[in-house]
Amino acid sequence: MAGSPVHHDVAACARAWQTLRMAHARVAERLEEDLERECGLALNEFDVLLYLRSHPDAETRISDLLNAVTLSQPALSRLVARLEARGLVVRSEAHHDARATAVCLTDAGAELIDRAIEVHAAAVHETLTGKLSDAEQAALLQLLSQIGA
Amino acid sequence: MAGSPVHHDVAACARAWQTLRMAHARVAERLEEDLERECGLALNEFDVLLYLRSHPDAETRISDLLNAVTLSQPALSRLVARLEARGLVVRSEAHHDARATAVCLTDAGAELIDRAIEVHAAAVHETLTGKLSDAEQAALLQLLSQIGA
DNA sequence: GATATATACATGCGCATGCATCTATCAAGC
DNA sequence: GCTTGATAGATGCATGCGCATGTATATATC
Repeated sequence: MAGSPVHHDVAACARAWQTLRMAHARVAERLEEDLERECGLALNEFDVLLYLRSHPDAETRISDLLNAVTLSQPALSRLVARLEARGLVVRSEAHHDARATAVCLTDAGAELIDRAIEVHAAAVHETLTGKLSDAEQAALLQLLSQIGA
Repeated sequence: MAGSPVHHDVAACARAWQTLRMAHARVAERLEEDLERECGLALNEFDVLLYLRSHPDAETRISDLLNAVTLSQPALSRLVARLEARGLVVRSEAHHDARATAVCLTDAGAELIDRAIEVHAAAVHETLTGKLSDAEQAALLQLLSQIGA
């Protein structure tokens, strides 16, 4: 402790981060397992389909999806290509911009994401919300929001 | 809400998970950036070096490290190989088991992890613990522990 | 309206990961 | 001592990612 110029309690920092990491990992692992097993979807794929499901009327472009996913643009391009190859979405030219690509859910994609939403909620409930009272949930959300803000 | 057999408030589940995910992402992103930039280390590599630093006397085997990292055994084998190629650790035969590989920090590795620990703590402090009062930190840890348990 | 720059997306490439499998060694049972 | 099964770790292979770059289109400047 002596030599270093600043030291905001290294041990406390490590502990806080480990705890957050562990909690996140628990939920994420279960969620990814369930989505993969039940729907053959990765988390990022789920996010993309969910975004499309939530914006049924708007013309969704790759760049719109980019805001909904923590992913690089090339990675997103390929992800959409994979979804298209599976028949879950279709790509087409955007209306007023020939550079852009419009992405649209197919019927099969809509069906799948609806099932996936149920799977998602069940997994989150069992690993996260189900372990906390309503008051605890509210408190946790409040605290996490301060960090994520 | 009507048709589905069970429904533990899909919206609340989604919100809770998104918040946890966002908070985790904020900290992780910053942490990964700093460790990479300052020390050239990925998070998993940091974890391995930290474990070795924390167990200086014991003979550490690949299988021991496996418990300290969220990584498959093959991935860990390769990670250790990369660290060895960079001169941060050395692999040698374990004492009483010719199947096992003992992994040991080099001086360069020890120096690097010591710097990395500082970087780590600073990043976590700025993105996590620094944003909360002591009481809030305690409350957060308590809640997250319930999830991670 | 021709040139220059910015934007939207796709592709080449290298890297880290996981799964399945392989090799080498240990431990038991006979 | 030899066979059988378990264990430690390494390697082949396929997948998804990010970075750098390429191509096509749009927009701004002259």
